[in-house]
Amino acid sequence: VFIKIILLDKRTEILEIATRLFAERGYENTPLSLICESAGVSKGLISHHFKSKDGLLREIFNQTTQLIIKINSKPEIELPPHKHLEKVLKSFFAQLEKDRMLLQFNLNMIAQPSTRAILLDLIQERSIFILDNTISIFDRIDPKNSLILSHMFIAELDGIALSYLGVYKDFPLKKIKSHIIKKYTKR
Amino acid sequence: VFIKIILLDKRTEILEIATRLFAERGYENTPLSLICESAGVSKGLISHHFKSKDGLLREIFNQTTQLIIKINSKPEIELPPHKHLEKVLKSFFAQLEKDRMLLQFNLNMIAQPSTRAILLDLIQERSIFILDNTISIFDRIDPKNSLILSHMFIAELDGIALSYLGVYKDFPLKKIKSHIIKKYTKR
Amino acid sequence: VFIKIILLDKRTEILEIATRLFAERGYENTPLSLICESAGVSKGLISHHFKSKDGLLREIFNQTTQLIIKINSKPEIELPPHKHLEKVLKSFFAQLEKDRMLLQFNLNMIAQPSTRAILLDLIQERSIFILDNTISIFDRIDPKNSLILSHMFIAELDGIALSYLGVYKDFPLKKIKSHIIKKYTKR
Amino acid sequence: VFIKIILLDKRTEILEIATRLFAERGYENTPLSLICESAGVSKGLISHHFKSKDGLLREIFNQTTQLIIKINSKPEIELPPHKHLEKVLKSFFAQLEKDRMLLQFNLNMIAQPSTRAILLDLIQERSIFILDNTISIFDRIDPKNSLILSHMFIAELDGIALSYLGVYKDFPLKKIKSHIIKKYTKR
DNA sequence: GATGAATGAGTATTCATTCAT
DNA sequence: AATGAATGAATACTCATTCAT
Repeated sequence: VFIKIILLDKRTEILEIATRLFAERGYENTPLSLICESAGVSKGLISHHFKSKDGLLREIFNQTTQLIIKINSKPEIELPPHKHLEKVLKSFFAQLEKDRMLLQFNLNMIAQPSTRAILLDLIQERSIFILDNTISIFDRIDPKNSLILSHMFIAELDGIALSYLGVYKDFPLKKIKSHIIKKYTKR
Repeated sequence: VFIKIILLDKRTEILEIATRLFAERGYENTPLSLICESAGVSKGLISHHFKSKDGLLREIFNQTTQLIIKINSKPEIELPPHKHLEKVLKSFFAQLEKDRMLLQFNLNMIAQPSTRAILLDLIQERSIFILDNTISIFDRIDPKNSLILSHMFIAELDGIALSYLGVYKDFPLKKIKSHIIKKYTKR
Repeated sequence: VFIKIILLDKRTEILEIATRLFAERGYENTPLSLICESAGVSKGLISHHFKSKDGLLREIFNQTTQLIIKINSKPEIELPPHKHLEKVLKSFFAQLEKDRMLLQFNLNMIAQPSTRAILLDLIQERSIFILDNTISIFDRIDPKNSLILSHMFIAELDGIALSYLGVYKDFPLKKIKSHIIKKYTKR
Repeated sequence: VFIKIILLDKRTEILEIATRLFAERGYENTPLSLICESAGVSKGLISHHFKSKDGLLREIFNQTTQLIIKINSKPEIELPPHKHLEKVLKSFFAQLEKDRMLLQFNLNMIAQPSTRAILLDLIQERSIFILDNTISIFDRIDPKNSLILSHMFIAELDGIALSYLGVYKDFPLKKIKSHIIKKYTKR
């Protein structure tokens, strides 16, 4: 019975496998046939559940957004802002080290014009949430400059992800981590 | 004679138009037929000049690298390091404002796994040059931390490009520019 | 009880909606999914009631044939033949004006090779009935030429339907109606 | 050299074979793969020459229209109108007997809603030409009723084609031919 | 250098049908 | 009687590449 339940949830399986393949190979370079083969399902099933390849991509992106929103909506206001930043940074670097896949996926989809067009509204929604969330932290540190500081904070993390995942083989991730944590938690 | 020169330089025209289209639409989403149509040349001519679509992409990427190397190889060592950084930053923001296209192109090609695979060696070559060049500046400011500082410097600029070009419609580019120039030139 | 009766008669609803869609869009261009959606039933139900898409088409066509047979089997022999023709013509033009749908459906299915193949025996059955019925009228007018006259009569009506429904936007239906009724009822 | 020239004209070959297949099987029931196989060409060549399946259909239909226009534009005004009608009728029946294919094709395309939609403007163009041409004949017989008589004339021929090609196996074509020629040429 | 007809593998999508519930 | 997940064959179309001229 237990096995049956797991095997039956083909919809979830498609989502997970497609996320990985899109991250590894890019959206346009991942044929649906490969997803189907990897997931052990038929081509028709993707149409049935997600309508189209674009629909599948949007579903994946949106699920991740909902997860991000859920995680960051926990009331951690009690934490002092520098502690809060430290927590955000640590979770970012942890993901970079252990689960490159999801960050790679996001980077791909946002940098690529064709996928950006498909996800336009969803990217807006997510990025605005992230900006607002970051601003709410910096508001408690330096309210006058919180917008600029937040944008810089986000840009730094994105840039680190790009350098680490896509450019520099020998990127000194650990040292960068210490450096940036020290920078944002001192005082 | 004049007309002849212009007409003969279809190779350059193909390169320029392809760069723009790859930047705007992404590599995989830009068929050669569209490039041919836009440039007013036949399909055979691209094969003739660049062998293949991959060859065309590599040619474009490499030309830009050579330009970067040429520009940055001028002996500006006489400049004090903070002035040198200021110059680099100003030229970066100028390009971001006036010629989004080329930065968009680079971002696309590096973030996308399939194009990264095609350009692997060329990306290595270019990024190592940029890193070395940046290190040579920070060596004169803080030799002990020059590697980390250089990586952070590059990551910040990449992240700003990503935020500005791909994510935040209302990205406060001017304010970020002042902020970051002040940060790297103070003292 | 009343609700039950209405809800239970999904079979009839499917038949009606499918007839309309086949007439408007053609058989091959009407997916079962569209019929299901329009009728608010599941895909499985069509299989259950009609076995297959072909079965559904045959059922519709056959129902109409049975209706034609039923209507024309009323003993109207008492009517003088010219009056009988007038009645047939008036009913034909009435349908053309008020219920294009069913004539459109018949025209489609008969003119299209693929549907003709599916309905071959049913088309034979119906067209022979119509021919025999028409002959029985002309037998009382001009027995020697009744076959030719009947074929001409049928061809004229079919041709009018084709011109009116499929070709000429400004087809002068009223005038054609007067013209043809006068032609067949004079003397 | 001669063989080479014939073999090279693959565009014409595609048009001829597609016409036959569309006539025999209907448009929607004729996959491009079958046309390619029959014509011995690759799938890509149809895209190259006709852009799409719809484009191929439109090209075929339009070519036939141009042929009809060309044939009927010869100045035969010298012929007395009844002789002209006789000529039109004889050519119609000759085509019906010897070259069913093209009439079948036209009937299919016009009766089928999906192909009618694709060909809408071309059908208009052709049918108006045919109507005008017919009216110009009847104008010399009975100017007051020429519109009605022309519509009836066209409808009769269409109806005969429908009955003969699609409905009645034992359609008495020869007798109908004599009957209708007598009817339109008497006096 | 330059053209464009021709290829053929590849891709997303459609859709009738089946079947467990 | 009724549902809808799942299938898989079929289909139109795309596109980089080749090659004769």
